[in-house]
Amino acid sequence: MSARTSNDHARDIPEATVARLPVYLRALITLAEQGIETCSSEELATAAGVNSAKLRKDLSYLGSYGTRGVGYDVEYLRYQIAREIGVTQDWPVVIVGIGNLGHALANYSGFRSRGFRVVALLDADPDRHDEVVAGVDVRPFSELEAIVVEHGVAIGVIATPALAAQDVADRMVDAGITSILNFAPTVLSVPDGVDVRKVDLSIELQILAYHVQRKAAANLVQAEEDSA
Amino acid sequence: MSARTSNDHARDIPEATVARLPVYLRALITLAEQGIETCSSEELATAAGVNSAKLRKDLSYLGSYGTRGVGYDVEYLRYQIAREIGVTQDWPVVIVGIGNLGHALANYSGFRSRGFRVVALLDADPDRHDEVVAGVDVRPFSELEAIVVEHGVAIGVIATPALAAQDVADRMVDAGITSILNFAPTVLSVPDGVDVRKVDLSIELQILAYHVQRKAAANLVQAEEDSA
DNA sequence: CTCAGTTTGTTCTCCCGTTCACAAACTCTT
DNA sequence: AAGAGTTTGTGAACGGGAGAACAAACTGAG
Repeated sequence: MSARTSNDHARDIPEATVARLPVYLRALITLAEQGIETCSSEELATAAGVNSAKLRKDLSYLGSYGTRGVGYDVEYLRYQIAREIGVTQDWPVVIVGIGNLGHALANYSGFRSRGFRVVALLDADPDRHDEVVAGVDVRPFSELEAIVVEHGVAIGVIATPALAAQDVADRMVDAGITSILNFAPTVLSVPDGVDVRKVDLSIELQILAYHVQRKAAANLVQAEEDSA
Repeated sequence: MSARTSNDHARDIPEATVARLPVYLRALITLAEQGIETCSSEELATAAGVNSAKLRKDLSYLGSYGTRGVGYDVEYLRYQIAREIGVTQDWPVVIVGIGNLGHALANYSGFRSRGFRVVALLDADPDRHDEVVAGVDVRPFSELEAIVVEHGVAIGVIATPALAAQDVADRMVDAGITSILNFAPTVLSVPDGVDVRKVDLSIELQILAYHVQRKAAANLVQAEEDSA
């Protein structure tokens, strides 16, 4: 196993870099669609909305895929990033909670096009069972374990009300899911080794509200100073 | 104006802290609903899913609202954080793009309960106009300026397809909106002074996928070492 | 009043991430 | 072939946030 560090790249890509790789990937796909075959770090950085130095440093964690004096081959870099993230393969996903948000997620085309396949929609409400959303049957939540095992699901999405979310998460973990994307407005507690990412709409709005208020206060002070 | 720094708190709350304040606020609301009147930093930190030292440091940016040897008064701290974020007042919001996601957002109760009021739903598609979603009429996108001015809207939500998002953002900025929550999978460019927060579902999934892949690779290596 | 026990607010240190700046490496022209 | 012009990859400096640890400040018992 001593050969691993020399053969493989060092496997400690910083979290901040991991979070940006999908952005670079999307930018590269857009460039490729425009027929662009080569780009500099400056161009790609602009397309991704980041600093070019940061982009180069991020890419350097993956390896040395550019050519000095030339730039990056769009297709090649696109493949390398996709491979690094793992989106060259197919990821089965279950969504629990088929309310408004669950519907929106099930119908979201961005999942399928990035290699994520919704294999099941689960809901505790019997009235929703056998409804078909985005071509997938809604099944009882009790079938979670069976579906996870059958399809080898590693990623679960929680789109339930806040009160149900922790129970759902517990069941997911028991079933063998190791990564959870949580849209419910609650803090989940999970064992070590399970990743949780949360998307919280009202928190995002509150952060914006804080900044609006700040800007308003700053303007007020400015006006007072002007009149003084 | 020299009295301002002594009277006011220092107005440079770190961004990381601002992002956590809404989480603390939610935890406090939950505690209050349970009839709990006082809590220690340790208890609140657990409820919010953070380290207690970090919580105390975060709160110290707002002022000194606790009592040593006792803890925090839940109601009082709740109010202070709400005031600091600005959610004691009412924030009018416009949502542009009434697809699946737009519907889900319009119906999301977490907005209204946090002081965010959806004053308009806008869509470019004439077929959707005069549809009523969550009690609000869907109006033509062209009415954006008028609505922003009429209601004093400072926050806009973009839930359109990626291709339309930049145009929508430009129009929002022209109309006077200074904060944008973007759900479209694209990088927005806006002038200085305009805040953009993005929520990108497929990026979140890709980040999870990376970690799943990493864990799988680590397990593989472990198995090899065990068999050696 | 005093002392033991508790909990906050803050200082200090460490670490991660960002950015600058430049050497290394490539292309292209002459 | 050599030199001018580009662009990458990375070493080093810098800034901000996380966490440990402790002094300050409160409560309550005796």
